Amino acid sequence: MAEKPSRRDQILTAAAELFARHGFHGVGIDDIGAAVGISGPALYRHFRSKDAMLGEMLTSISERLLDGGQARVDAASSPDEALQALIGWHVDFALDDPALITVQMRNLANLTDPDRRRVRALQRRYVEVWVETIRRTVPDFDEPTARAAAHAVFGLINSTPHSAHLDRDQMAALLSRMALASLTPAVVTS
Amino acid sequence: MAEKPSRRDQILTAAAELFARHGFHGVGIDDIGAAVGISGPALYRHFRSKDAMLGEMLTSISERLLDGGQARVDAASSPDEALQALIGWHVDFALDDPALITVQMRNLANLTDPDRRRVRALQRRYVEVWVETIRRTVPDFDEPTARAAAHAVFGLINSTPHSAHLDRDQMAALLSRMALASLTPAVVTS
DNA sequence: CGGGGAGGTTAGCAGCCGTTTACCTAGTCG
DNA sequence: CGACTAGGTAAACGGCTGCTAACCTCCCCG
Repeated sequence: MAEKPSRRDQILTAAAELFARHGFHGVGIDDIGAAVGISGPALYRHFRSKDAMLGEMLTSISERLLDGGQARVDAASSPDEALQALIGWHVDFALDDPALITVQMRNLANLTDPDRRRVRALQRRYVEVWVETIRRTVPDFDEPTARAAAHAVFGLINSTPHSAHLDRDQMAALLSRMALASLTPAVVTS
Repeated sequence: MAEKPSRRDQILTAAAELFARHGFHGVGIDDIGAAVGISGPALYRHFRSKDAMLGEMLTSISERLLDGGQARVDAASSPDEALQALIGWHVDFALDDPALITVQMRNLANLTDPDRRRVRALQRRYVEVWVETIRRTVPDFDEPTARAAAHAVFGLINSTPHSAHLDRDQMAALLSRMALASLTPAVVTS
């Protein structure tokens, strides 16, 4: 038996694509329906509301990001290895799911208040994983600096949806190298 | 006589702030009016439509970015100097006008078709300035790679609105160093 | 002094869009 | 076989929102 993408998931991926391209408010219920072959209000058999779709989309991506990142760090046997694993993880994610990454970056503001709190909390924890990993390999970064650097690296890696000129592997290599280099400036400058 | 921020400009900066925070469709005409002390439809004395505000906002920022970048490159006396000047220019811009940078990154899709074409053209020219400058200092990047690297650096620098934990000067120094380091990975690795 | 334009105001319309409702099928299972 | 459920449809409603209309007031200038 093949893995069946359970309709809900079909809808979520289609909606993610549309949200990424046109923005949350720029996409109508009917558009989402049309994208999966059903039309309009049929979506309410699967989701309580349009907001609920965005909510589920963003909480699930935030959880995956956090869990995967944490796992990679835990599996590493040295700080340098941990940082490289973390970078690789985020790069893979951004390259494999550009729509989700885009939605997560741009549409936090469109969440319901409770959903936003949940997502924010997960994101904070993910950032914290990065901050700790960075500080272990770049000891001269204090905590606020490491946090700012982490956000900068996210921006660097998440830029991938805007430049699809390279093939996947080249892009992954480029982004990983740039991200790593951006985090180790003091090491080589005399 | 002091420089008077001509109402139109007041409106544009207020609107930029709101668009950055809530997204184009998430902001009502009345919200923008309220932000400058007048209410609602009075805006139509200054702009033809809400779309026109976004259009003017984005074309003007794209022009400023391009002109300033080109000027900095022209004034430089060596490729390395040009790259550093370009980075410094973009960093300053992002730090001084975080709202505009955010709107430009996120709300391209909400433009009218002709406006979008104009803005896209300007952005392409700006990217081209970066690509040429990068390729002069990093000769082993081919053109598609340099373009992808440029977008990655934009993402890195434009991340600044999401992390205001550092003061302006520290942030500028951090972002400049990271950007420069991310673009010169091959130089130091043996 | 008197009239015209610049820049406000409020009231109201028109259209879009998320959501609800009522109804219709297929399967499934006791 | 009969009934319940999962999943779909089309129609209608209601609120929000961009924009227009009609009107009002300064202020400037001949």
